[in-house]
Amino acid sequence: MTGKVSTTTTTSAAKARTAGKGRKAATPRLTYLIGSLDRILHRELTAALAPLGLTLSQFTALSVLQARGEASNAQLAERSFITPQSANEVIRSMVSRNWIGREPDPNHGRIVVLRLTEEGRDVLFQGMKLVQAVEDRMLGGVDAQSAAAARESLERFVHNLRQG
Amino acid sequence: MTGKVSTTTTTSAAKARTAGKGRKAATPRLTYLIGSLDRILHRELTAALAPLGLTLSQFTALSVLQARGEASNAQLAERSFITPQSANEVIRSMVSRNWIGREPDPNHGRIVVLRLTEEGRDVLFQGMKLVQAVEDRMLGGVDAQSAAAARESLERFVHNLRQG
DNA sequence: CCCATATCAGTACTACTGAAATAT
DNA sequence: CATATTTCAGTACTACTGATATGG
Repeated sequence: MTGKVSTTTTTSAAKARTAGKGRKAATPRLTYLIGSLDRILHRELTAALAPLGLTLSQFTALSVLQARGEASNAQLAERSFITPQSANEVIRSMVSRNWIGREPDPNHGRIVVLRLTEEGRDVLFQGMKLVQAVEDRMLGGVDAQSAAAARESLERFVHNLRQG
Repeated sequence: MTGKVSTTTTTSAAKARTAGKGRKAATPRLTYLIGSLDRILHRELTAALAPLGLTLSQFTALSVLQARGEASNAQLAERSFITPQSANEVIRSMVSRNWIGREPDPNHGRIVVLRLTEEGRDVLFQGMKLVQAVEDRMLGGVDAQSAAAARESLERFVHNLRQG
Protein backbone atom coordinates (compact mmCIF):
# COMPACT_ATOMS: atom_id res chain seq x y z
CA MET A 1 0.00 0.00 0.00
CA THR A 2 2.14 2.77 1.24
CA GLY A 3 5.81 2.86 0.63
CA LYS A 4 8.36 2.29 3.30
CA VAL A 5 7.51 3.92 6.53
CA SER A 6 10.47 3.41 8.75
CA THR A 7 9.17 1.26 11.55
CA THR A 8 11.98 1.44 14.00
CA THR A 9 9.79 0.62 16.93
CA THR A 10 11.75 -2.51 17.64
CA THR A 11 13.26 -1.81 20.99
CA SER A 12 12.02 -5.22 21.91
CA ALA A 13 15.22 -6.21 23.64
CA ALA A 14 15.04 -3.36 26.09
CA LYS A 15 11.45 -3.79 27.09
CA ALA A 16 11.41 -7.37 28.14
CA ARG A 17 11.00 -6.84 31.83
CA THR A 18 10.38 -3.42 33.27
CA ALA A 19 8.74 -4.34 36.49
CA GLY A 20 11.28 -3.22 39.01
CA LYS A 21 11.98 0.46 39.32
CA GLY A 22 11.32 0.70 35.65
CA ARG A 23 12.42 3.34 33.24
CA LYS A 24 10.13 4.63 30.54
CA ALA A 25 7.64 2.29 28.98
CA ALA A 26 9.04 1.30 25.61
CA THR A 27 5.82 0.83 23.64
CA PRO A 28 2.80 2.01 25.56
CA ARG A 29 -0.54 0.57 24.65
CA LEU A 30 -2.19 2.36 21.75
CA THR A 31 -5.33 3.12 23.74
CA TYR A 32 -3.21 4.60 26.52
CA LEU A 33 -1.41 6.76 24.01
CA ILE A 34 -4.65 7.98 22.49
CA GLY A 35 -6.10 8.74 25.89
CA SER A 36 -2.99 10.60 26.98
CA LEU A 37 -2.88 12.65 23.83
CA ASP A 38 -6.52 13.54 24.13
CA ARG A 39 -6.14 14.64 27.73
CA ILE A 40 -3.24 16.92 26.85
CA LEU A 41 -4.96 18.19 23.72
CA HIS A 42 -8.13 18.82 25.67
CA ARG A 43 -6.24 20.97 28.13
CA GLU A 44 -4.31 22.86 25.49
CA LEU A 45 -7.32 23.52 23.31
CA THR A 46 -9.49 24.51 26.24
CA ALA A 47 -6.87 27.00 27.34
CA ALA A 48 -6.43 28.30 23.80
CA LEU A 49 -10.16 28.83 23.28
CA ALA A 50 -10.91 30.26 26.73
CA PRO A 51 -10.22 33.88 25.71
CA LEU A 52 -13.10 33.59 23.26
CA GLY A 53 -15.47 32.39 25.97
CA LEU A 54 -15.66 29.14 24.07
CA THR A 55 -15.32 25.64 25.46
CA LEU A 56 -13.86 22.81 23.43
CA SER A 57 -17.22 21.07 23.20
CA GLN A 58 -18.79 24.23 21.90
CA PHE A 59 -16.05 24.71 19.36
CA THR A 60 -16.59 21.18 18.15
CA ALA A 61 -20.30 21.79 17.76
CA LEU A 62 -19.66 24.98 15.81
CA SER A 63 -17.24 23.11 13.56
CA VAL A 64 -19.75 20.39 12.84
CA LEU A 65 -22.44 22.92 12.01
CA GLN A 66 -20.02 24.74 9.74
CA ALA A 67 -19.15 21.50 7.96
CA ARG A 68 -22.77 20.48 7.50
CA GLY A 69 -24.28 23.87 6.92
CA GLU A 70 -27.19 22.98 9.16
CA ALA A 71 -28.35 20.12 11.33
CA SER A 72 -30.93 19.01 13.84
CA ASN A 73 -29.89 18.48 17.41
CA ALA A 74 -29.96 14.72 16.90
CA GLN A 75 -27.75 14.96 13.82
CA LEU A 76 -25.35 17.27 15.58
CA ALA A 77 -25.12 14.80 18.45
CA GLU A 78 -24.31 11.91 16.17
CA ARG A 79 -21.67 13.89 14.35
CA SER A 80 -20.13 14.92 17.64
CA PHE A 81 -20.22 11.40 19.05
CA ILE A 82 -22.31 12.42 22.03
CA THR A 83 -25.92 11.88 23.09
CA PRO A 84 -28.68 14.26 22.01
CA GLN A 85 -29.08 15.32 25.62
CA SER A 86 -25.45 16.36 25.84
CA ALA A 87 -25.63 18.16 22.52
CA ASN A 88 -28.67 20.04 23.70
CA GLU A 89 -26.77 21.23 26.73
CA VAL A 90 -23.70 22.21 24.76
CA ILE A 91 -25.54 24.43 22.31
CA ARG A 92 -27.85 26.04 24.85
CA SER A 93 -25.52 28.84 25.84
CA MET A 94 -24.46 29.40 22.26
CA VAL A 95 -28.05 29.89 21.21
CA SER A 96 -28.52 32.46 23.94
CA ARG A 97 -25.40 34.22 22.73
CA ASN A 98 -26.72 34.29 19.19
CA TRP A 99 -23.97 32.12 17.79
CA ILE A 100 -26.45 29.50 16.70
CA GLY A 101 -29.94 30.08 15.33
CA ARG A 102 -32.88 27.74 15.78
CA GLU A 103 -35.71 27.43 13.27
CA PRO A 104 -38.47 24.85 13.13
CA ASP A 105 -38.09 22.39 10.28
CA PRO A 106 -40.66 23.24 7.63
CA ASN A 107 -41.16 19.55 6.87
CA HIS A 108 -41.37 18.25 10.42
CA GLY A 109 -43.02 20.02 13.31
CA ARG A 110 -40.87 18.41 15.96
CA ILE A 111 -37.42 18.98 14.46
CA VAL A 112 -35.56 22.19 15.17
CA VAL A 113 -32.92 23.12 12.62
CA LEU A 114 -29.68 24.56 13.96
CA ARG A 115 -27.56 26.89 11.89
CA LEU A 116 -24.56 29.13 12.49
CA THR A 117 -25.25 32.83 12.70
CA GLU A 118 -22.85 35.42 11.32
CA GLU A 119 -21.55 35.96 14.83
CA GLY A 120 -21.16 32.24 15.33
CA ARG A 121 -19.21 31.91 12.12
CA ASP A 122 -16.97 34.75 13.21
CA VAL A 123 -16.27 33.18 16.59
CA LEU A 124 -15.62 29.84 14.94
CA PHE A 125 -13.14 31.43 12.57
CA GLN A 126 -11.26 33.05 15.42
CA GLY A 127 -11.25 29.76 17.27
CA MET A 128 -9.93 27.92 14.23
CA LYS A 129 -6.85 30.10 14.18
CA LEU A 130 -6.15 29.36 17.82
CA VAL A 131 -6.75 25.65 17.36
CA GLN A 132 -4.56 25.58 14.29
CA ALA A 133 -1.72 27.04 16.31
CA VAL A 134 -1.96 24.20 18.81
CA GLU A 135 -2.21 21.65 16.02
CA ASP A 136 0.86 23.09 14.34
CA ARG A 137 2.78 22.80 17.54
CA MET A 138 1.62 19.23 17.94
CA LEU A 139 2.75 18.42 14.40
CA GLY A 140 6.15 20.01 14.81
CA GLY A 141 8.83 17.93 13.12
CA VAL A 142 6.34 15.55 11.57
CA ASP A 143 6.40 15.48 7.79
CA ALA A 144 3.19 15.86 5.82
CA GLN A 145 3.23 12.27 4.66
CA SER A 146 3.39 10.90 8.18
CA ALA A 147 0.69 13.28 9.31
CA ALA A 148 -1.56 12.13 6.47
CA ALA A 149 -0.87 8.50 7.30
CA ALA A 150 -1.72 9.14 10.93
CA ARG A 151 -4.98 10.75 9.98
CA GLU A 152 -5.90 7.84 7.75
CA SER A 153 -5.23 5.39 10.55
CA LEU A 154 -7.24 7.43 13.02
CA GLU A 155 -10.15 7.61 10.58
CA ARG A 156 -9.98 3.87 10.22
CA PHE A 157 -9.96 3.43 13.98
CA VAL A 158 -13.07 5.56 14.35
CA HIS A 159 -14.80 3.70 11.55
CA ASN A 160 -13.96 0.32 13.02
CA LEU A 161 -15.26 1.23 16.45
CA ARG A 162 -18.44 2.76 15.10
CA GLN A 163 -19.41 -0.53 13.59
CA GLY A 164 -20.13 -1.61 17.14
CA MET B 1 8.92 26.10 16.97
CA THR B 2 6.15 25.15 14.71
CA GLY B 3 6.78 24.94 11.14
CA LYS B 4 3.90 24.79 8.78
CA VAL B 5 3.63 21.12 8.49
CA SER B 6 -0.05 20.81 7.95
CA THR B 7 -2.49 21.84 5.26
CA THR B 8 -0.81 20.05 2.42
CA THR B 9 -1.78 16.59 3.35
CA THR B 10 -4.00 15.32 0.62
CA THR B 11 -3.10 12.29 -1.35
CA SER B 12 -6.62 11.69 -2.56
CA ALA B 13 -8.61 13.78 -4.96
CA ALA B 14 -11.78 15.78 -4.71
CA LYS B 15 -11.40 17.39 -1.39
CA ALA B 16 -10.88 21.02 -2.20
CA ARG B 17 -14.43 22.15 -2.58
CA THR B 18 -16.29 20.99 0.47
CA ALA B 19 -16.64 24.22 2.34
CA GLY B 20 -20.10 25.42 1.51
CA LYS B 21 -23.16 23.31 2.19
CA GLY B 22 -20.90 20.35 2.23
CA ARG B 23 -21.85 16.75 2.61
CA LYS B 24 -19.47 14.72 4.63
CA ALA B 25 -16.25 16.35 5.68
CA ALA B 26 -13.49 14.94 3.53
CA THR B 27 -10.52 15.61 5.75
CA PRO B 28 -11.60 16.46 9.25
CA ARG B 29 -9.20 18.38 11.40
CA LEU B 30 -6.68 16.18 13.15
CA THR B 31 -7.64 17.48 16.58
CA TYR B 32 -11.29 16.74 15.85
CA LEU B 33 -10.37 13.25 14.77
CA ILE B 34 -8.36 12.63 17.90
CA GLY B 35 -11.14 13.99 20.08
CA SER B 36 -13.76 11.88 18.34
CA LEU B 37 -11.69 8.75 18.60
CA ASP B 38 -11.05 9.34 22.27
CA ARG B 39 -14.71 9.88 23.02
CA ILE B 40 -15.66 6.63 21.31
CA LEU B 41 -12.77 4.77 22.87
CA HIS B 42 -13.64 6.14 26.27
CA ARG B 43 -17.17 4.83 25.93
CA GLU B 44 -16.11 1.43 24.62
CA LEU B 45 -13.41 0.92 27.21
CA THR B 46 -15.60 2.11 30.05
CA ALA B 47 -18.27 -0.35 29.00
CA ALA B 48 -15.74 -3.13 28.60
CA LEU B 49 -14.23 -2.58 32.04
CA ALA B 50 -17.49 -2.00 33.90
CA PRO B 51 -18.05 -5.70 34.68
CA LEU B 52 -14.82 -5.59 36.71
CA GLY B 53 -16.04 -2.61 38.72
CA LEU B 54 -13.20 -0.67 37.16
CA THR B 55 -13.37 2.76 35.56
CA LEU B 56 -11.10 3.74 32.69
CA SER B 57 -9.20 6.18 34.88
CA GLN B 58 -8.60 3.50 37.43
CA PHE B 59 -7.43 1.05 34.80
CA THR B 60 -5.00 3.65 33.53
CA ALA B 61 -3.64 4.18 37.03
CA LEU B 62 -3.20 0.46 37.50
CA SER B 63 -1.39 0.22 34.18
CA VAL B 64 0.99 3.00 35.11
CA LEU B 65 1.75 1.40 38.45
CA GLN B 66 2.36 -1.91 36.73
CA ALA B 67 4.73 -0.29 34.26
CA ARG B 68 6.64 1.56 36.96
CA GLY B 69 6.48 -1.04 39.67
CA GLU B 70 5.79 1.65 42.25
CA ALA B 71 5.26 5.37 42.36
CA SER B 72 4.25 8.24 44.58
CA ASN B 73 0.95 9.94 43.99
CA ALA B 74 2.72 12.88 42.37
CA GLN B 75 4.61 10.59 40.01
CA LEU B 76 1.49 8.67 39.15
CA ALA B 77 -0.27 11.91 38.34
CA GLU B 78 2.45 13.05 36.00
CA ARG B 79 2.50 9.71 34.22
CA SER B 80 -1.24 9.83 33.85
CA PHE B 81 -1.24 13.42 32.62
CA ILE B 82 -3.52 14.58 35.40
CA THR B 83 -3.08 16.67 38.53
CA PRO B 84 -2.04 15.09 41.84
CA GLN B 85 -5.45 15.97 43.24
CA SER B 86 -7.20 14.01 40.51
CA ALA B 87 -4.84 11.09 40.91
CA ASN B 88 -5.52 11.03 44.62
CA GLU B 89 -9.22 10.78 43.96
CA VAL B 90 -8.83 8.07 41.34
CA ILE B 91 -6.83 5.73 43.53
CA ARG B 92 -8.84 6.28 46.69
CA SER B 93 -11.43 3.61 46.03
CA MET B 94 -8.82 1.21 44.74
CA VAL B 95 -6.87 1.50 47.96
CA SER B 96 -9.99 0.72 49.95
CA ARG B 97 -10.54 -2.31 47.76
CA ASN B 98 -7.01 -3.50 48.39
CA TRP B 99 -5.94 -3.23 44.78
CA ILE B 100 -3.29 -0.70 45.65
CA GLY B 101 -1.15 -0.64 48.76
CA ARG B 102 0.22 2.48 50.43
CA GLU B 103 3.45 2.55 52.40
CA PRO B 104 5.36 5.55 53.69
CA ASP B 105 8.59 6.19 51.81
CA PRO B 106 11.48 5.12 54.03
CA ASN B 107 13.54 8.02 52.71
CA HIS B 108 10.94 10.74 52.93
CA GLY B 109 8.34 11.06 55.64
CA ARG B 110 5.84 12.91 53.48
CA ILE B 111 5.84 10.67 50.43
CA VAL B 112 3.52 7.69 50.29
CA VAL B 113 4.57 4.94 47.91
CA LEU B 114 1.84 3.26 45.90
CA ARG B 115 2.19 -0.29 44.70
CA LEU B 116 -0.07 -2.87 43.12
CA THR B 117 -1.26 -5.65 45.37
CA GLU B 118 -1.71 -9.18 44.15
CA GLU B 119 -5.42 -8.53 43.82
CA GLY B 120 -4.74 -5.34 41.93
CA ARG B 121 -2.44 -7.12 39.54
CA ASP B 122 -5.08 -9.73 38.96
CA VAL B 123 -7.77 -7.16 38.22
CA LEU B 124 -5.40 -5.31 35.92
CA PHE B 125 -4.67 -8.50 34.02
CA GLN B 126 -8.35 -9.23 33.56
CA GLY B 127 -8.88 -5.66 32.40
CA MET B 128 -6.03 -5.90 29.92
CA LYS B 129 -7.71 -8.76 28.15
CA LEU B 130 -10.91 -6.76 27.81
CA VAL B 131 -9.06 -3.66 26.65
CA GLN B 132 -7.05 -5.69 24.18
CA ALA B 133 -10.26 -6.94 22.63
CA VAL B 134 -11.44 -3.38 22.02
CA GLU B 135 -8.05 -2.42 20.66
CA ASP B 136 -8.05 -5.38 18.32
CA ARG B 137 -11.43 -4.36 17.01
CA MET B 138 -10.19 -0.81 16.53
CA LEU B 139 -7.17 -2.07 14.60
CA GLY B 140 -9.18 -4.32 12.35
CA GLY B 141 -7.86 -4.23 8.80
CA VAL B 142 -4.87 -2.11 9.72
CA ASP B 143 -1.54 -3.75 9.06
CA ALA B 144 1.10 -3.84 11.76
CA GLN B 145 3.32 -1.41 9.93
CA SER B 146 0.64 1.24 9.75
CA ALA B 147 -0.26 0.69 13.35
CA ALA B 148 3.35 1.12 14.37
CA ALA B 149 3.62 4.28 12.30
CA ALA B 150 0.48 5.65 13.91
CA ARG B 151 1.86 4.96 17.35
CA GLU B 152 5.09 6.73 16.51
CA SER B 153 3.21 9.78 15.32
CA LEU B 154 1.03 9.83 18.40
CA GLU B 155 4.06 9.57 20.63
CA ARG B 156 5.58 12.46 18.80
CA PHE B 157 2.40 14.49 19.21
CA VAL B 158 2.40 13.92 22.95
CA HIS B 159 6.04 14.82 23.19
CA ASN B 160 5.60 18.01 21.20
CA LEU B 161 2.69 19.18 23.30
CA ARG B 162 4.40 18.40 26.57
CA GLN B 163 7.17 20.80 25.68
CA GLY B 164 4.54 23.50 25.80
C1' DC C 1 -48.89 1.35 18.59
C1' DC C 2 -44.25 2.39 17.18
C1' DC C 3 -40.49 5.35 16.25
C1' DA C 4 -37.82 9.57 16.14
C1' DT C 5 -36.98 14.02 18.19
C1' DA C 6 -36.52 17.30 21.70
C1' DT C 7 -35.92 18.39 26.35
C1' DC C 8 -36.36 18.37 31.50
C1' DA C 9 -34.31 16.27 35.61
C1' DG C 10 -31.08 13.81 38.13
C1' DT C 11 -26.63 11.40 38.57
C1' DA C 12 -21.81 10.06 37.86
C1' DC C 13 -17.31 10.90 36.76
C1' DT C 14 -13.35 13.48 36.04
C1' DA C 15 -10.56 17.21 36.25
C1' DC C 16 -9.56 21.65 37.78
C1' DT C 17 -8.12 25.60 41.29
C1' DG C 18 -7.28 27.04 45.95
C1' DA C 19 -5.59 26.27 50.38
C1' DA C 20 -3.62 23.99 54.30
C1' DA C 21 -0.48 20.78 56.59
C1' DT C 22 3.82 18.36 56.53
C1' DA C 23 8.56 17.17 55.40
C1' DT C 24 13.26 18.19 53.53
C1' DC D 1 12.34 30.70 53.90
C1' DA D 2 11.71 27.80 49.70
C1' DT D 3 10.22 23.73 47.63
C1' DA D 4 7.82 19.34 47.18
C1' DT D 5 4.07 16.20 48.50
C1' DT D 6 -0.22 15.07 50.17
C1' DT D 7 -4.87 15.98 50.80
C1' DC D 8 -9.25 18.57 52.02
C1' DA D 9 -12.75 21.52 49.94
C1' DG D 10 -15.16 23.61 46.40
C1' DT D 11 -16.23 24.27 41.49
C1' DA D 12 -16.79 23.42 36.55
C1' DC D 13 -17.64 20.75 32.75
C1' DT D 14 -19.22 16.94 30.30
C1' DA D 15 -21.59 12.99 29.52
C1' DC D 16 -24.70 9.64 30.93
C1' DT D 17 -29.55 7.37 32.02
C1' DG D 18 -34.39 7.97 32.81
C1' DA D 19 -38.65 10.07 31.91
C1' DT D 20 -41.90 13.03 29.46
C1' DA D 21 -44.06 15.25 25.53
C1' DT D 22 -44.80 15.69 20.79
C1' DG D 23 -44.90 14.84 15.73
C1' DG D 24 -45.27 11.43 11.82
